[in-house]
Amino acid sequence: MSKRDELLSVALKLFSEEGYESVGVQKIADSANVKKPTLYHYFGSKEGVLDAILVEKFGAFIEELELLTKYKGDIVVSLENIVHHYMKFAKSDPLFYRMVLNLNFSPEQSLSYSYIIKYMILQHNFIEKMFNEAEKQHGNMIGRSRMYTFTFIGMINSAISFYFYTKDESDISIESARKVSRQFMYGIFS
Amino acid sequence: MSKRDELLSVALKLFSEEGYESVGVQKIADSANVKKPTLYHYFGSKEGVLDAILVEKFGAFIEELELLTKYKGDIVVSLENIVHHYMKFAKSDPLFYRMVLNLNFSPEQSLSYSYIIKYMILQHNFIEKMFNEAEKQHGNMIGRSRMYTFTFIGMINSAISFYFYTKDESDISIESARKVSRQFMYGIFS
Amino acid sequence: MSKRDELLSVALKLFSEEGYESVGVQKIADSANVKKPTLYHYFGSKEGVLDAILVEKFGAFIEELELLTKYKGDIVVSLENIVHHYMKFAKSDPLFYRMVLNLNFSPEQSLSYSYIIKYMILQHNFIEKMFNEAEKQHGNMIGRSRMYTFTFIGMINSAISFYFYTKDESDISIESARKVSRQFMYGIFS
Amino acid sequence: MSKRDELLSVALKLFSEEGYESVGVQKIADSANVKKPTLYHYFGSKEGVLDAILVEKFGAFIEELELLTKYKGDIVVSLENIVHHYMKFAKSDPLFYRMVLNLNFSPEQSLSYSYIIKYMILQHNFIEKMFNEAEKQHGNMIGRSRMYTFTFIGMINSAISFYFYTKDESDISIESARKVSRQFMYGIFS
DNA sequence: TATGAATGAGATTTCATTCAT
DNA sequence: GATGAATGAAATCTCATTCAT
Repeated sequence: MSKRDELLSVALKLFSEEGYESVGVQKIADSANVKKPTLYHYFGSKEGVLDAILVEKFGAFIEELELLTKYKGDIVVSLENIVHHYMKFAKSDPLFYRMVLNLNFSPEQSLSYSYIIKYMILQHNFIEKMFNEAEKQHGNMIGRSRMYTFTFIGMINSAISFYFYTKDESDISIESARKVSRQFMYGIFS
Repeated sequence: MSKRDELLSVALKLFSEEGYESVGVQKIADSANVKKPTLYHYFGSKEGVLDAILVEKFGAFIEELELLTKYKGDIVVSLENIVHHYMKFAKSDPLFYRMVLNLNFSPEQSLSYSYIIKYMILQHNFIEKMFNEAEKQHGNMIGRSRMYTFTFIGMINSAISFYFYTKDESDISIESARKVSRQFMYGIFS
Repeated sequence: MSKRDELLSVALKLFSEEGYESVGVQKIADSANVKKPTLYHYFGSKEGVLDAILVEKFGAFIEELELLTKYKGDIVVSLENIVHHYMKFAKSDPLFYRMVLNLNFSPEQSLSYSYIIKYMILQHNFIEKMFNEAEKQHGNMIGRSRMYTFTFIGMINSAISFYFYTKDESDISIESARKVSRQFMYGIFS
Repeated sequence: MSKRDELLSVALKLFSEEGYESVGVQKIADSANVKKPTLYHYFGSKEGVLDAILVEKFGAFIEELELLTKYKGDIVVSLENIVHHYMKFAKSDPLFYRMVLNLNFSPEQSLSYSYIIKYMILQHNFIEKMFNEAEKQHGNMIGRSRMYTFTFIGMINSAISFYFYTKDESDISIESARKVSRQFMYGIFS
């Protein structure tokens, strides 16, 4: 692995396990067996390291999320696919997803939060747009797209947090995804 | 307000808005118009400040939660009351609840997490015990108390996060509490 | 024991075991189960505590040293008595004597040293005066009183240090005192 | 002089003159015209500065002491050489030797003491081993190696302390070394 | 006689960062 | 591409001390 990749890899691990604010660049450099100026050579700053991680890891995920949120007439199927997309992602890169969850709940005025917010907004926008499309066909959804988006993502993250807790893969299976999306739909249609 | 209370008050505000790790004792002392040794006189350490906040704020909430989670035969009513208890608490002290949410999603190896964990465990234990009682009357719940506890609290926190986002009090009304608990029940009985 | 005496007692113990500079007034107060202002009420300052200890402990010792150093014609007997006087003192109050040894070897510009120096000068003066008297009867001692004083006290302290190391009381017996004084005399007459 | 050497040099001077505990890293850095992080870059901690001084200064001295304490049949000659070795060392680096004397008389539970103790043990071991060898040829020495070691070093340090007091180089001449060792021998054979 | 409350000054150590090589 | 050296600023915490009660 190149030194750059090594740095990104250990930084992700440390950020995920100890928190972005708590990890110093010295520790990252030490763990990657390089010196601090090398880290600055590649990333320019500690922020730069986090940015690089987010760009690299979030790219494909969000691209596919965009596709999945194109409304194709069946909201139930769409939701299921989206939940499953998140679950697969969390399973394939749990360190990263844990870090994202952590950043996502950082105080709004914290540095941590400012790094993650644009990616969260992207996700919200795609999903909210989908709910907006669906509104046209489901009268009882009107005017609630934002709330749906918010609680839908909340439910997904609850499920993923539970998987992180149990480490039982059945908690993020297709079956589980179906369950989560159906529970969510009940909140809408009841 | 006494200097001690002033310190706790501004510390809560700062921790909540900027994060425990990001706030220095100097800033807390400055904001409370006292000098650093005064802070150490009262709390012994930065950690001590957080502990004092948690003790003071969580006390009554958790005591009442213990009462509400005594199973009285109707799980639906219990859930509704619990959701409403959380919502009222978040509404009455949003700064504190925001901080708790933040700490709760801190990395498990972080200092922040170690401060909050015992309070979260208390809550989980009370609620899980309640689900265990309910299991005896609801065959389809058997063996899932832990999962229910986890996702139930997850749903509550999603709802509260949404309220923090909208600041619309109808999102944490009794009506809203009923909705959340019913949506959760659907996940169980479907 | 009065609080004042309790303070002096624990302060001596702490100074002796950990060093004057390393012990804080907080620790002294805690160990004596009083609060800091009480310490300041009695002694005015940390220095004041040390001064009080030195006054109380050194008083009788130096008074008797003055008597013992009055030259009475037999330098050998005088030396033996003086050595024994030191040894008894070190045995009866080892904590204090350890502290004195420590202060005695403090850097000359340190605070510690400035507290002890006047007592050491007193001792040196008494002993040097005695050697000066003896010079008149022993031609080969002329002009060396200061050196004798210095190395004599040095030998005594070496012997006492060894006793502190072995904790074997035979190392500070009359017999041992005689040995030390005779070894010293050999250095003069050889 | 490199900044590292400058730091060691001024630190030695300050430790020697004012005491290890009394000197702050700020003062060391200021005196060496560097900033504090530079000090930490080189030595990691205040303790690390002291360690570096001890390693650098004690190395050659103790190596040669090891040679000199190899018993070669004539204890009188050995002792004389050892005394002279110490005296030369104290003369060539009085700042360091003063600091060593000071640390050596620190309270056993103090930090200061813990830094010096291993070097003192090394010296004691070499000298005690020599006395053990000599025992075989001198019946009256049997079982007293440890005491001899202790008082021998005590006498040397008394002589050196006197030299520091007079600053008269004749007090640490070869002649003086012979005198000290003969006085010590008298304590053994009398 | 005793103390709760408060502090100015300073302690050691770490932060992210830069620059010349 | 990589690093040794250096730093301004800030971190948490402790120091001896004072004052009103």
